[in-house]
Amino acid sequence: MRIPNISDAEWEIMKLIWKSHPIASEEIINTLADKTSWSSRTIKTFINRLLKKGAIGFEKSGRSYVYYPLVSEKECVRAENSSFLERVYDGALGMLFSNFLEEENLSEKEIEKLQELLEKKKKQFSLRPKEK
Amino acid sequence: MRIPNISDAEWEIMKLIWKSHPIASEEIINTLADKTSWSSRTIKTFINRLLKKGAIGFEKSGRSYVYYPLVSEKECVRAENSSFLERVYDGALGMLFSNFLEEENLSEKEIEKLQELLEKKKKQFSLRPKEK
DNA sequence: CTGATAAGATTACATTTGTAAACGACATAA
DNA sequence: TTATGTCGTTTACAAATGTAATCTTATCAG
Repeated sequence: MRIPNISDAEWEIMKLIWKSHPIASEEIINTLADKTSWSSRTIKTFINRLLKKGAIGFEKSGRSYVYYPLVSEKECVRAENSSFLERVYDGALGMLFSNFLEEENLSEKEIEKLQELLEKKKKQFSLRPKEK
Repeated sequence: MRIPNISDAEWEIMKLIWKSHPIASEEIINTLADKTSWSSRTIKTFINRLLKKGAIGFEKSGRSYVYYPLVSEKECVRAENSSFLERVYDGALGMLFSNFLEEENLSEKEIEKLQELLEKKKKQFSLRPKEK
């Protein structure tokens, strides 16, 4: 499964389709026209480009189409994570975390939640070296 | 200070200039030709585009130029962080951390380092509510 | 059934980006 | 002085991306 390159604007479309598929184009258009300043024609173009890229598929439903993803959100997020980490941080995960921690102004509560996450991660480590 | 949009390829140039400025074009070219498969002409184009964008400046030095950044790394990284967090995670920092933790396969040692980071962050919180 | 409307397909245009080649000028070496 | 090499500037081209308009066709409503 080849992960197509998804542009910034196209991410917005993909997120909606991942979240709400199968979804009719009318709904995509209504939702995103609200959220962004794109016209329906712009959104239709983005949809068609994603079709061409093989990122989404469709089924006819009356006069309209309903769309579904052909690539998993998980895989796309993973690819984007990697690309971002490499491009901005040369792969230095510690720096990424440190930077986000510094810049995004986490509340104390969010910090504690993250600590839980790390603790849980550590426990998984103890229980299973690596099963995957 | 307006942060210009820096393309993926241009990030590679900027990182080198931030790290080693002032730096001669010859050195930029030598370093990046090794690291990437770009030709010297390609690299020269990227340098010129960054000049046009106002991201870097230069000083003549003999027949060649030495370049320096006009925008701070910190600001550019911040902008890119925000953009990435919004685009892929709708601003959900917890999801971002959770995702990177899951996908990037941190060692136990790295987890502990992160825990230190969070602990330090928490302490800062206790000492100073907010001085900035 | 007919006409209108809307949905999808196609076309448009400008800018940005990736990857370079070509050109002009200056410095250096013979 | 001349020729060559190198450095920065300008030009080139294709694809990708952002933002749409226009066209065609099928469905739906009256």
